[in-house]
Amino acid sequence: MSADDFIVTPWHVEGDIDYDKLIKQFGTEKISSELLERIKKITGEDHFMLRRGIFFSHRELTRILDEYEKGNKFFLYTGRGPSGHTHIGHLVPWMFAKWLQDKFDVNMYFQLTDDEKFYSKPNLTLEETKKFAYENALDFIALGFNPEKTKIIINTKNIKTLYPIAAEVAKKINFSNTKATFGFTNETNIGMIFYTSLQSAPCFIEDKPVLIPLGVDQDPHFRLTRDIAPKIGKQKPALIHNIMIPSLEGPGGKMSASDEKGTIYTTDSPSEVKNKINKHAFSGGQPDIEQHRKLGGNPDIDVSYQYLRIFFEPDDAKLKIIHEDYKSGKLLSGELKAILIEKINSFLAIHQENRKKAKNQIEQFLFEDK
RNA sequence: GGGUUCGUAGCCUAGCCUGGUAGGGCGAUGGUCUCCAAAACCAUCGAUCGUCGGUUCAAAUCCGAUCGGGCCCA
Repeated sequence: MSADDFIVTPWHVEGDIDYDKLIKQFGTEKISSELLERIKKITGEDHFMLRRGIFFSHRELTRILDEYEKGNKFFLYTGRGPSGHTHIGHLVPWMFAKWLQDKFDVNMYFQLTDDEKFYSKPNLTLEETKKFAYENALDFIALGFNPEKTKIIINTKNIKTLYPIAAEVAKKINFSNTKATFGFTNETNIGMIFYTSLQSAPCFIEDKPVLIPLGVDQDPHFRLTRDIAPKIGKQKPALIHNIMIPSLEGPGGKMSASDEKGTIYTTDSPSEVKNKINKHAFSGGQPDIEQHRKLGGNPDIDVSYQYLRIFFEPDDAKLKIIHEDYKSGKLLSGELKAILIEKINSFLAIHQENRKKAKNQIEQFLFEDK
């Protein structure tokens, strides 16, 4: 693989991703400065994740806004495959979704695909994926979604609601489509083959436009959904994509729930966070202190800086100072790490409190089949 | 239901034909180095070879059964 090559698929992310190229490759649209202005005008705020290009691409977001301005509300949908504990990378689209819900005052559906992870992970039992679904739901709720307008769908639990929609979808997708989209082969179990219709189902759960915030690697799932939507008399789902959150161990991968040391979990203790960052976070610093003072660090590849940019330092002024000081060599990598550790731990202290409370709130968030 | 193929440490895999109680790669862990991380170098941990039984002085290796995965056919 040469230096400018990269791979982005729902099951594998590798290389140094050129997001402009990816937009062309996937056929999505870049979030333009005009679109940013428009969102800012409607919401009265420009969210730092938009401003900084963490959310960088979309499909038909303009249509959603057109409808909204006409008085036609949309709804939000995102989800999670419960294959393990939640890590901070998962929180990015969820936090953004929470902001969207606040600003647009819309309904939100969160799908936990416990069946899919059971199908796709040879070693996971259905009991385990159900357990992780519960754990992941707590993290989702902890972010503060409106209980009146937010429903959590668990596939194995809410199949009664999902199935009739999935059946409509499934009839319009043939084996060739799924093979081309997901790389299915003759050894793929039939659960996986049917599954994509279940993942599409929440897009059509309300007869309104839907907007899906998600990691760009998950885009292919919804290309298929967009293709079949008109065939079943529904609107195509609109999407807004975030960049891949790098693993602690560096650019060239995304944070993965199965990579223990490269990943900060929402349940990590302060000392675990400190240890993981100090011991594993890839840095853009120089080999030794003398050179660092002289040459300065590279924030673009420094994972600690990137985490601050993507998630933990919403204040542009503060981020700018960190950027400048690191680049000039004034700030050492160890010191930068200390800033990040403090930020993560104060975030997690609150999050973990909310997560505990979520155990008592979960009932009101769970979708009830009619 | 028939056929075929595979099952060796967290993962990939050598060895099986020509029986003598496993070798490598990745990963993991520790150390040196570094303000950290990475890279590099050094070191360490880790497999009763799917299971049960048989043959044999001796089986991952041969035989039988069984369980599990894959594919083809019906």
